Amino acid sequence: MDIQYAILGILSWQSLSGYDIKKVISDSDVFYWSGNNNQIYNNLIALHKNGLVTQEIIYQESLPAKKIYSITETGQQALRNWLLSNPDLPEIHNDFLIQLSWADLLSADEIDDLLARYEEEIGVQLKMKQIQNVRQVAPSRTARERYLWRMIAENMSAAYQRELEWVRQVREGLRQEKFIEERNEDGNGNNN
Amino acid sequence: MDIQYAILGILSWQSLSGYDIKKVISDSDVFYWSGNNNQIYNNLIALHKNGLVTQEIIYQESLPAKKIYSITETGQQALRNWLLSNPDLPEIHNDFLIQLSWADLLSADEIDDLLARYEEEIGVQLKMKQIQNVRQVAPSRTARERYLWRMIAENMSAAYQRELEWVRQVREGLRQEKFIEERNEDGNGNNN
DNA sequence: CTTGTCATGTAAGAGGTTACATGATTCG
DNA sequence: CGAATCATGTAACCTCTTACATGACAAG
Repeated sequence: MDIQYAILGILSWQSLSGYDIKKVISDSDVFYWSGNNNQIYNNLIALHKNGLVTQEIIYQESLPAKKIYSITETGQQALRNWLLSNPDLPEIHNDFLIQLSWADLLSADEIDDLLARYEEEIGVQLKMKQIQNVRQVAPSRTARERYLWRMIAENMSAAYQRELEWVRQVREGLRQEKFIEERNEDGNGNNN
Repeated sequence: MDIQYAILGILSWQSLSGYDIKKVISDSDVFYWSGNNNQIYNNLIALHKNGLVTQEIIYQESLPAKKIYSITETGQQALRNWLLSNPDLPEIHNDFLIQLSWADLLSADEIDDLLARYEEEIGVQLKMKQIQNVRQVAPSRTARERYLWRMIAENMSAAYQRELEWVRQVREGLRQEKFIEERNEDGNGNNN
Protein backbone atom coordinates (compact mmCIF):
# COMPACT_ATOMS: atom_id res chain seq x y z
CA MET A 1 0.00 0.00 0.00
CA ASP A 2 0.90 3.60 -0.06
CA ILE A 3 2.40 5.19 3.03
CA GLN A 4 0.65 8.39 1.96
CA TYR A 5 -2.64 6.98 3.24
CA ALA A 6 -1.07 6.22 6.59
CA ILE A 7 0.16 9.81 6.76
CA LEU A 8 -3.24 11.13 5.70
CA GLY A 9 -4.84 9.02 8.40
CA ILE A 10 -2.53 10.37 11.06
CA LEU A 11 -3.22 13.91 9.90
CA SER A 12 -6.96 13.22 10.00
CA TRP A 13 -6.38 12.62 13.68
CA GLN A 14 -4.08 15.56 14.44
CA SER A 15 -2.27 18.27 12.54
CA LEU A 16 1.39 17.48 12.98
CA SER A 17 4.87 18.32 11.78
CA GLY A 18 6.84 15.85 9.71
CA TYR A 19 9.02 15.27 12.72
CA ASP A 20 6.03 14.25 14.81
CA ILE A 21 4.54 12.05 12.09
CA LYS A 22 7.88 10.32 11.95
CA LYS A 23 7.66 9.61 15.66
CA VAL A 24 4.13 8.25 15.42
CA ILE A 25 5.19 5.87 12.66
CA SER A 26 8.46 4.80 14.30
CA ASP A 27 6.77 4.06 17.61
CA SER A 28 3.93 2.11 16.09
CA ASP A 29 3.78 -1.51 15.01
CA VAL A 30 0.64 -1.05 12.96
CA PHE A 31 2.35 1.60 10.84
CA TYR A 32 5.09 -0.81 10.05
CA TRP A 33 7.50 1.49 8.26
CA SER A 34 10.79 2.54 9.83
CA GLY A 35 9.68 6.15 9.70
CA ASN A 36 12.80 7.48 8.07
CA ASN A 37 13.08 11.12 7.07
CA ASN A 38 13.34 10.57 3.39
CA GLN A 39 10.02 8.87 3.09
CA ILE A 40 8.04 11.09 5.44
CA TYR A 41 9.29 14.43 4.18
CA ASN A 42 9.13 13.53 0.50
CA ASN A 43 5.64 12.14 0.81
CA LEU A 44 4.49 15.21 2.71
CA ILE A 45 5.80 17.34 -0.15
CA ALA A 46 3.93 15.15 -2.63
CA LEU A 47 0.73 15.30 -0.60
CA HIS A 48 1.10 19.06 -0.41
CA LYS A 49 1.68 19.39 -4.13
CA ASN A 50 -1.50 17.43 -4.79
CA GLY A 51 -3.52 19.57 -2.42
CA LEU A 52 -4.29 16.82 0.06
CA VAL A 53 -2.62 18.65 2.91
CA THR A 54 -1.80 22.25 3.78
CA GLN A 55 1.39 23.50 5.35
CA GLU A 56 1.80 26.12 8.04
CA ILE A 57 5.28 27.23 9.00
CA ILE A 58 5.77 27.99 12.69
CA TYR A 59 8.85 29.99 13.60
CA GLN A 60 10.14 29.35 17.10
CA GLU A 61 12.79 31.13 19.13
CA SER A 62 15.81 29.00 19.91
CA LEU A 63 14.30 26.02 18.11
CA PRO A 64 14.19 25.22 14.40
CA ALA A 65 11.11 26.32 12.50
CA LYS A 66 8.58 23.59 11.91
CA LYS A 67 5.98 22.90 9.26
CA ILE A 68 2.62 21.84 10.61
CA TYR A 69 0.62 19.83 8.12
CA SER A 70 -3.16 19.66 8.11
CA ILE A 71 -5.46 17.53 5.99
CA THR A 72 -7.67 19.29 3.45
CA GLU A 73 -11.19 18.48 2.31
CA THR A 74 -9.72 16.79 -0.77
CA GLY A 75 -7.38 14.85 1.47
CA GLN A 76 -10.23 13.73 3.67
CA GLN A 77 -12.15 12.55 0.62
CA ALA A 78 -9.12 10.65 -0.68
CA LEU A 79 -8.66 9.00 2.70
CA ARG A 80 -12.34 8.05 2.84
CA ASN A 81 -12.19 6.49 -0.61
CA TRP A 82 -9.19 4.47 0.41
CA LEU A 83 -10.88 3.34 3.62
CA LEU A 84 -13.76 2.01 1.52
CA SER A 85 -11.50 0.23 -0.95
CA ASN A 86 -10.92 -3.52 -0.93
CA PRO A 87 -8.77 -4.73 1.97
CA ASP A 88 -5.48 -6.41 1.15
CA LEU A 89 -4.32 -9.64 2.72
CA PRO A 90 -1.66 -9.33 5.40
CA GLU A 91 1.88 -9.94 4.21
CA ILE A 92 3.78 -12.13 6.59
CA HIS A 93 7.53 -12.45 6.18
CA ASN A 94 8.65 -15.03 8.64
CA ASP A 95 12.31 -15.72 8.05
CA PHE A 96 12.35 -18.19 10.90
CA LEU A 97 10.09 -20.52 8.93
CA ILE A 98 12.65 -20.52 6.13
CA GLN A 99 15.34 -21.38 8.64
CA LEU A 100 13.19 -24.20 9.94
CA SER A 101 12.58 -25.45 6.39
CA TRP A 102 16.15 -26.66 6.20
CA ALA A 103 16.66 -27.38 9.87
CA ASP A 104 16.74 -31.11 9.18
CA LEU A 105 20.40 -30.50 8.36
CA LEU A 106 20.89 -29.88 12.09
CA SER A 107 21.04 -32.23 15.05
CA ALA A 108 18.08 -32.65 17.41
CA ASP A 109 19.80 -30.48 20.02
CA GLU A 110 20.61 -27.77 17.53
CA ILE A 111 17.02 -27.63 16.31
CA ASP A 112 15.67 -27.45 19.83
CA ASP A 113 18.13 -24.69 20.66
CA LEU A 114 17.02 -22.76 17.59
CA LEU A 115 13.36 -23.18 18.54
CA ALA A 116 14.14 -22.17 22.12
CA ARG A 117 15.74 -18.96 20.96
CA TYR A 118 12.74 -18.21 18.76
CA GLU A 119 10.38 -18.94 21.63
CA GLU A 120 12.36 -16.59 23.85
CA GLU A 121 12.29 -13.77 21.30
CA ILE A 122 8.59 -14.16 20.64
CA GLY A 123 7.93 -14.22 24.37
CA VAL A 124 9.83 -10.98 24.93
CA GLN A 125 8.02 -9.37 22.03
CA LEU A 126 4.64 -10.48 23.34
CA LYS A 127 5.32 -8.93 26.73
CA MET A 128 6.43 -5.71 25.07
CA LYS A 129 3.23 -5.60 23.02
CA GLN A 130 1.12 -6.10 26.10
CA ILE A 131 2.86 -3.27 27.94
CA GLN A 132 2.65 -1.08 24.86
CA ASN A 133 -1.08 -1.71 24.57
CA VAL A 134 -1.65 -0.11 27.94
CA ARG A 135 0.44 3.00 27.55
CA GLN A 136 0.03 3.71 23.87
CA VAL A 137 -1.04 7.08 22.54
CA ALA A 138 -4.10 6.59 20.40
CA PRO A 139 -6.91 8.64 18.96
CA SER A 140 -9.84 8.50 21.31
CA ARG A 141 -12.49 10.71 19.81
CA THR A 142 -15.36 8.26 20.11
CA ALA A 143 -15.99 5.08 22.05
CA ARG A 144 -16.07 3.26 18.75
CA GLU A 145 -12.64 4.54 17.80
CA ARG A 146 -11.23 3.40 21.14
CA TYR A 147 -12.77 0.00 20.54
CA LEU A 148 -11.21 -0.28 17.10
CA TRP A 149 -7.77 0.64 18.38
CA ARG A 150 -8.10 -1.82 21.23
CA MET A 151 -8.99 -4.59 18.79
CA ILE A 152 -6.08 -3.67 16.53
CA ALA A 153 -3.70 -3.91 19.47
CA GLU A 154 -5.26 -7.21 20.46
CA ASN A 155 -4.81 -8.51 16.94
CA MET A 156 -1.07 -8.09 17.20
CA SER A 157 -0.77 -9.48 20.69
CA ALA A 158 -2.81 -12.47 19.62
CA ALA A 159 -0.55 -13.04 16.63
CA TYR A 160 2.46 -13.35 18.93
CA GLN A 161 0.49 -15.40 21.42
CA ARG A 162 -0.42 -17.86 18.70
CA GLU A 163 3.16 -17.97 17.44
CA LEU A 164 4.33 -18.77 20.96
CA GLU A 165 1.87 -21.62 21.28
CA TRP A 166 2.91 -22.92 17.91
CA VAL A 167 6.64 -22.98 18.67
CA ARG A 168 5.98 -24.75 21.97
CA GLN A 169 3.92 -27.32 20.13
CA VAL A 170 6.70 -27.87 17.59
CA ARG A 171 9.25 -28.40 20.36
CA GLU A 172 6.96 -30.75 22.20
CA GLY A 173 6.36 -32.73 19.03
CA LEU A 174 10.09 -33.08 18.43
CA ARG A 175 10.70 -34.13 22.03
CA GLN A 176 8.05 -36.82 21.82
CA GLU A 177 9.33 -37.78 18.40
CA LYS A 178 5.85 -37.49 17.00
CA PHE A 179 7.34 -37.70 13.54
CA ILE A 180 8.63 -41.23 14.02
CA GLU A 181 5.21 -42.85 13.75
CA GLU A 182 4.78 -42.02 10.11
CA ARG A 183 7.99 -43.59 8.83
CA ASN A 184 8.11 -44.47 5.17
CA GLU A 185 10.23 -46.86 3.13
CA ASP A 186 12.13 -44.11 1.36
CA GLY A 187 15.08 -44.10 3.75
CA ASN A 188 17.21 -41.00 3.62
CA GLY A 189 19.24 -41.58 0.49
CA ASN A 190 18.76 -38.78 -2.00
CA ASN A 191 20.09 -37.99 -5.42
CA ASN A 192 21.86 -34.74 -4.62
CA MET B 1 17.13 -11.67 5.39
CA ASP B 2 19.00 -12.64 2.33
CA ILE B 3 17.20 -14.51 -0.41
CA GLN B 4 20.51 -16.23 -1.13
CA TYR B 5 19.98 -18.45 1.91
CA ALA B 6 16.56 -19.42 0.65
CA ILE B 7 18.12 -20.37 -2.68
CA LEU B 8 20.93 -22.26 -0.95
CA GLY B 9 18.34 -24.12 1.08
CA ILE B 10 16.39 -25.11 -2.00
CA LEU B 11 19.59 -26.29 -3.68
CA SER B 12 20.49 -28.29 -0.57
CA TRP B 13 17.28 -30.16 -1.29
CA GLN B 14 17.66 -30.57 -5.05
CA SER B 15 19.95 -29.38 -7.80
CA LEU B 16 17.81 -27.16 -9.97
CA SER B 17 17.88 -24.62 -12.76
CA GLY B 18 17.14 -20.96 -12.10
CA TYR B 19 13.84 -21.46 -13.84
CA ASP B 20 12.87 -24.22 -11.43
CA ILE B 21 14.04 -22.31 -8.36
CA LYS B 22 11.86 -19.46 -9.53
CA LYS B 23 8.89 -21.81 -9.62
CA VAL B 24 9.56 -23.15 -6.15
CA ILE B 25 9.71 -19.62 -4.75
CA SER B 26 6.70 -18.32 -6.68
CA ASP B 27 4.53 -21.22 -5.63
CA SER B 28 5.51 -21.07 -1.99
CA ASP B 29 4.16 -18.88 0.78
CA VAL B 30 7.05 -19.57 3.11
CA PHE B 31 9.52 -18.27 0.52
CA TYR B 32 7.64 -15.05 0.37
CA TRP B 33 9.37 -13.38 -2.56
CA SER B 34 7.67 -12.92 -5.90
CA GLY B 35 10.34 -15.04 -7.53
CA ASN B 36 11.11 -12.64 -10.35
CA ASN B 37 13.87 -13.39 -12.81
CA ASN B 38 16.07 -10.50 -11.92
CA GLN B 39 16.50 -11.57 -8.35
CA ILE B 40 16.90 -15.29 -8.91
CA TYR B 41 19.32 -15.16 -11.81
CA ASN B 42 21.48 -12.39 -10.36
CA ASN B 43 21.71 -14.09 -7.00
CA LEU B 44 22.62 -17.38 -8.64
CA ILE B 45 25.43 -15.60 -10.45
CA ALA B 46 26.60 -14.10 -7.16
CA LEU B 47 26.42 -17.46 -5.38
CA HIS B 48 28.38 -19.00 -8.22
CA LYS B 49 31.03 -16.28 -8.12
CA ASN B 50 31.49 -16.90 -4.41
CA GLY B 51 31.84 -20.63 -4.89
CA LEU B 52 28.71 -21.57 -2.95
CA VAL B 53 27.14 -23.28 -5.96
CA THR B 54 28.37 -24.93 -9.13
CA GLN B 55 26.83 -24.64 -12.56
CA GLU B 56 26.31 -27.33 -15.13
CA ILE B 57 25.01 -26.42 -18.56
CA ILE B 58 22.63 -28.91 -20.11
CA TYR B 59 22.01 -28.56 -23.82
CA GLN B 60 18.67 -29.87 -25.00
CA GLU B 61 17.32 -30.45 -28.46
CA SER B 62 14.35 -28.24 -29.32
CA LEU B 63 14.43 -26.62 -25.88
CA PRO B 64 16.65 -23.83 -24.56
CA ALA B 65 19.80 -24.88 -22.74
CA LYS B 66 19.54 -24.82 -18.97
CA LYS B 67 21.98 -24.28 -16.15
CA ILE B 68 21.63 -26.71 -13.32
CA TYR B 69 22.96 -25.36 -10.06
CA SER B 70 24.26 -27.54 -7.25
CA ILE B 71 25.35 -26.56 -3.77
CA THR B 72 29.05 -26.95 -2.91
CA GLU B 73 30.66 -27.93 0.39
CA THR B 74 31.31 -24.25 1.09
CA GLY B 75 27.70 -23.51 0.30
CA GLN B 76 26.49 -26.22 2.65
CA GLN B 77 28.68 -24.81 5.40
CA ALA B 78 27.36 -21.29 4.79
CA LEU B 79 23.80 -22.58 4.93
CA ARG B 80 24.49 -24.44 8.15
CA ASN B 81 25.97 -21.36 9.78
CA TRP B 82 22.92 -19.38 8.83
CA LEU B 83 20.58 -22.06 10.15
CA LEU B 84 22.33 -21.79 13.51
CA SER B 85 22.19 -17.99 13.60
CA ASN B 86 19.72 -16.07 15.72
CA PRO B 87 16.15 -16.21 14.44
CA ASP B 88 14.52 -12.96 13.41
CA LEU B 89 11.06 -11.93 14.45
CA PRO B 90 8.34 -12.25 11.82
CA GLU B 91 7.51 -9.07 9.97
CA ILE B 92 3.82 -8.60 9.58
CA HIS B 93 2.54 -5.94 7.22
CA ASN B 94 -1.17 -5.81 7.68
CA ASP B 95 -2.52 -2.94 5.65
CA PHE B 96 -6.03 -3.76 6.72
CA LEU B 97 -5.21 -2.77 10.29
CA ILE B 98 -4.16 0.65 9.02
CA GLN B 99 -7.44 0.94 7.20
CA LEU B 100 -9.27 0.00 10.36
CA SER B 101 -7.28 2.57 12.34
CA TRP B 102 -9.19 5.35 10.66
CA ALA B 103 -12.42 3.49 10.05
CA ASP B 104 -14.17 5.59 12.64
CA LEU B 105 -14.58 8.08 9.80
CA LEU B 106 -17.05 5.60 8.28
CA SER B 107 -20.62 4.69 9.17
CA ALA B 108 -21.44 1.51 11.08
CA ASP B 109 -22.63 -0.15 7.89
CA GLU B 110 -19.55 0.86 5.98
CA ILE B 111 -17.26 -0.53 8.69
CA ASP B 112 -19.16 -3.80 8.82
CA ASP B 113 -19.00 -4.07 5.06
CA LEU B 114 -15.25 -3.51 5.16
CA LEU B 115 -14.83 -6.15 7.85
CA ALA B 116 -17.07 -8.53 5.92
CA ARG B 117 -14.90 -8.18 2.83
CA TYR B 118 -11.79 -8.81 4.90
CA GLU B 119 -13.39 -11.85 6.50
CA GLU B 120 -14.29 -13.17 3.06
CA GLU B 121 -10.76 -12.72 1.72
CA ILE B 122 -9.16 -14.32 4.75
CA GLY B 123 -11.60 -17.21 4.52
CA VAL B 124 -10.75 -17.84 0.89
CA GLN B 125 -7.06 -17.68 1.66
CA LEU B 126 -7.42 -20.09 4.53
CA LYS B 127 -9.15 -22.64 2.34
CA MET B 128 -6.45 -22.25 -0.28
CA LYS B 129 -3.76 -22.84 2.33
CA GLN B 130 -5.48 -25.97 3.54
CA ILE B 131 -5.74 -27.39 0.03
CA GLN B 132 -2.14 -26.39 -0.68
CA ASN B 133 -0.95 -28.14 2.47
CA VAL B 134 -2.18 -31.46 1.12
CA ARG B 135 -0.81 -31.31 -2.37
CA GLN B 136 2.39 -29.37 -1.85
CA VAL B 137 5.75 -30.56 -3.10
CA ALA B 138 8.09 -30.73 -0.16
CA PRO B 139 11.38 -32.34 0.74
CA SER B 140 10.70 -35.61 2.44
CA ARG B 141 14.08 -37.12 3.14
CA THR B 142 13.45 -38.02 6.77
CA ALA B 143 10.40 -38.31 8.98
CA ARG B 144 11.69 -35.34 10.92
CA GLU B 145 11.85 -33.20 7.80
CA ARG B 146 8.29 -34.13 6.91
CA TYR B 147 7.24 -33.18 10.42
CA LEU B 148 8.95 -29.78 10.18
CA TRP B 149 7.32 -28.99 6.86
CA ARG B 150 3.95 -30.05 8.18
CA MET B 151 4.35 -27.75 11.16
CA ILE B 152 5.43 -24.87 8.93
CA ALA B 153 2.32 -25.32 6.81
CA GLU B 154 0.22 -25.49 9.95
CA ASN B 155 1.79 -22.28 11.22
CA MET B 156 0.47 -20.41 8.22
CA SER B 157 -2.95 -21.99 8.26
CA ALA B 158 -3.24 -21.18 11.94
CA ALA B 159 -2.28 -17.56 11.30
CA TYR B 160 -5.20 -17.18 8.91
CA GLN B 161 -7.47 -19.16 11.19
CA ARG B 162 -6.70 -16.80 14.04
CA GLU B 163 -7.17 -13.77 11.82
CA LEU B 164 -10.57 -15.09 10.82
CA GLU B 165 -11.61 -15.54 14.43
CA TRP B 166 -10.38 -12.07 15.24
CA VAL B 167 -12.31 -10.34 12.48
CA ARG B 168 -15.49 -12.19 13.48
CA GLN B 169 -14.97 -11.06 17.04
CA VAL B 170 -14.51 -7.47 15.93
CA ARG B 171 -17.73 -7.59 13.91
CA GLU B 172 -19.60 -9.18 16.77
CA GLY B 173 -18.31 -6.53 19.16
CA LEU B 174 -19.46 -3.77 16.87
CA ARG B 175 -22.88 -5.37 16.44
CA GLN B 176 -23.35 -5.66 20.17
CA GLU B 177 -21.96 -2.15 20.58
CA LYS B 178 -19.51 -3.43 23.15
CA PHE B 179 -17.73 -0.10 22.93
CA ILE B 180 -20.65 1.86 24.29
CA GLU B 181 -20.22 0.67 27.86
CA GLU B 182 -16.96 2.50 28.37
CA ARG B 183 -18.16 5.97 27.41
CA ASN B 184 -16.09 8.84 28.70
CA GLU B 185 -16.76 12.54 29.25
CA ASP B 186 -14.51 13.65 26.44
CA GLY B 187 -17.26 13.94 23.85
CA ASN B 188 -16.08 14.04 20.29
CA GLY B 189 -14.92 17.60 19.91
CA ASN B 190 -11.29 17.79 18.94
CA ASN B 191 -8.89 20.59 18.11
CA ASN B 192 -8.19 19.73 14.51
C1' DC C 1 31.81 17.12 27.52
C1' DT C 2 29.27 14.19 25.18
C1' DT C 3 24.85 12.65 24.20
C1' DG C 4 19.93 13.52 23.13
C1' DT C 5 16.07 16.46 21.46
C1' DC C 6 14.09 19.40 18.08
C1' DA C 7 13.42 19.89 13.03
C1' DT C 8 14.32 19.67 8.31
C1' DG C 9 16.59 18.00 4.56
C1' DT C 10 19.99 15.24 1.07
C1' DA C 11 22.60 11.24 -0.77
C1' DA C 12 23.54 6.66 -1.80
C1' DG C 13 22.33 2.19 -2.09
C1' DA C 14 19.95 -2.26 -1.24
C1' DG C 15 16.17 -4.92 -2.43
C1' DG C 16 12.30 -5.95 -4.86
C1' DT C 17 8.71 -5.41 -8.66
C1' DT C 18 6.77 -5.36 -13.39
C1' DA C 19 7.62 -5.60 -18.01
C1' DC C 20 10.10 -6.74 -22.13
C1' DA C 21 13.03 -9.78 -25.33
C1' DT C 22 14.14 -14.20 -27.57
C1' DG C 23 12.69 -18.62 -29.91
C1' DA C 24 11.11 -23.28 -30.29
C1' DT C 25 7.31 -26.23 -29.03
C1' DT C 26 2.95 -27.82 -27.44
C1' DC C 27 -1.84 -27.42 -26.16
C1' DG C 28 -6.57 -26.04 -26.62
C1' DC D 1 -4.23 -19.38 -34.37
C1' DG D 2 -3.34 -17.58 -30.02
C1' DA D 3 -1.66 -18.83 -25.57
C1' DA D 4 1.22 -21.30 -22.37
C1' DT D 5 5.67 -23.77 -21.27
C1' DC D 6 10.58 -23.90 -21.22
C1' DA D 7 14.72 -21.06 -20.12
C1' DT D 8 17.62 -17.21 -19.68
C1' DG D 9 18.45 -12.61 -19.53
C1' DT D 10 17.94 -7.11 -19.47
C1' DA D 11 15.78 -2.51 -18.33
C1' DA D 12 13.40 0.68 -15.77
C1' DC D 13 11.55 1.80 -11.75
C1' DC D 14 9.73 2.18 -7.00
C1' DT D 15 10.09 1.70 -2.12
C1' DC D 16 12.49 1.70 1.77
C1' DT D 17 16.71 1.83 4.52
C1' DT D 18 20.92 3.77 6.64
C1' DA D 19 23.77 7.47 7.04
C1' DC D 20 25.09 12.18 6.81
C1' DA D 21 24.45 17.42 7.45
C1' DT D 22 23.00 21.51 10.07
C1' DG D 23 22.61 24.14 14.55
C1' DA D 24 20.76 25.56 18.89
C1' DC D 25 19.83 23.99 23.35
C1' DA D 26 19.25 20.91 27.55
C1' DA D 27 20.58 17.17 30.51
C1' DG D 28 23.52 13.76 32.65
